[in-house]
Amino acid sequence: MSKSDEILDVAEGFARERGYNGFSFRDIATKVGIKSASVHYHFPTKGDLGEALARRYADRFFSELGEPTAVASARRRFARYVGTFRKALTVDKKMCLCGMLGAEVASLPPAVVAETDRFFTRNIDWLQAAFPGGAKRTRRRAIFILATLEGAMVIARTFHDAEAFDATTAELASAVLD
Amino acid sequence: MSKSDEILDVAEGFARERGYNGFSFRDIATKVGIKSASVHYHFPTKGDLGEALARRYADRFFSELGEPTAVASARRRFARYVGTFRKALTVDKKMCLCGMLGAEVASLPPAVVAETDRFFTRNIDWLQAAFPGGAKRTRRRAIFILATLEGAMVIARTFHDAEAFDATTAELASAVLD
DNA sequence: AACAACCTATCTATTGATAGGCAACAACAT
DNA sequence: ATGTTGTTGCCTATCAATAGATAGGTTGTT
Repeated sequence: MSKSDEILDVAEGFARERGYNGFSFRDIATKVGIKSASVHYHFPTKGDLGEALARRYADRFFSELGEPTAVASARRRFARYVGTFRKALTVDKKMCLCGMLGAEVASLPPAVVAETDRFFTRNIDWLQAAFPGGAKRTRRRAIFILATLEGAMVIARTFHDAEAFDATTAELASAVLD
Repeated sequence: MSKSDEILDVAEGFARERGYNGFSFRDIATKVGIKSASVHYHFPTKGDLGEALARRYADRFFSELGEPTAVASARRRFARYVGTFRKALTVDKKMCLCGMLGAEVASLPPAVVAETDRFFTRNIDWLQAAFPGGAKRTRRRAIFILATLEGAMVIARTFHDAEAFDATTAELASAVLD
């Protein structure tokens, strides 16, 4: 794995755990085993790093998610979507990167905000394609699902209890699918 | 208003805008018009400040919310609950303090985590009292509502669009009330 | 006298960022 | 094959700014 990818991996871990303002170039460098100046070589400013972080996270997220039409039933599309978030919470044991960045949005460099915005927009597009219907209602429902999952991660992490996430998605399922 | 309250007001504004790691004692001092050492006089450590911040925020929140049984119908209780969050978003134009802290939970002093946890617990208690029913299902629904509103604030702020919040709560209303 | 509520001055550690050096390697001309 | 040049990827060393925090002084009130 390239040093650049190692840096992104470590930085993503910190960002999803502590937030954009909760880690430094030195934190990353120490964990990767290089010097902070070398991190600046790959990502000149923290904004550049944050931007790359959010873009890579989004690309990986949607790659893992697959096409909304890849599975046939609404029920299974929902399960797949929820599962992608759940894995981020229970396997990585961390926040959704863009959920974290969304909370901090007012203190982020513009490029990072743009990538965060784009992640959410792509989520809404995916959900609209997965659960079609009347345009306006479909969009509302998409935002609803996205918001609920991001919020569920915050609550579950504060309680150190993935059950809070599952409780939320169970309720969400009956709201959206029935 | 006491200097201590002024400090809390300013600090709350910063925390809800930038997160716990996004402001300093000097930021507060400058805006209040005193020196950073004077902020330390009132709140020795940043943890003390954060703890006071979260506790005051929670107390004000529930004072504004009133008792869950103060209004008779489930529909009006829901409207009151949602309205309290909506005001935080549209009047203050900021995140819910504890929603922000919940995202950052892994990088906060223990006392701040405890207060954040307590805010969420009190919310769930309020919601369970407001929308009674079978114990387990009631709790699930309470977590669901709380998570959805916190998430809706994150999305709405990233999009700079309160309509995203309203879209979410409209969907949530029909999920919970119908 | 005692206390509260500020202040000045200062500390050490850390922040994001830059300048310039050095070794490894590839491309290319001789 | 040999030397030259350029690029990549790291390094050391350093910067000014800022972080949270402390010691101790001043002022005003009780």
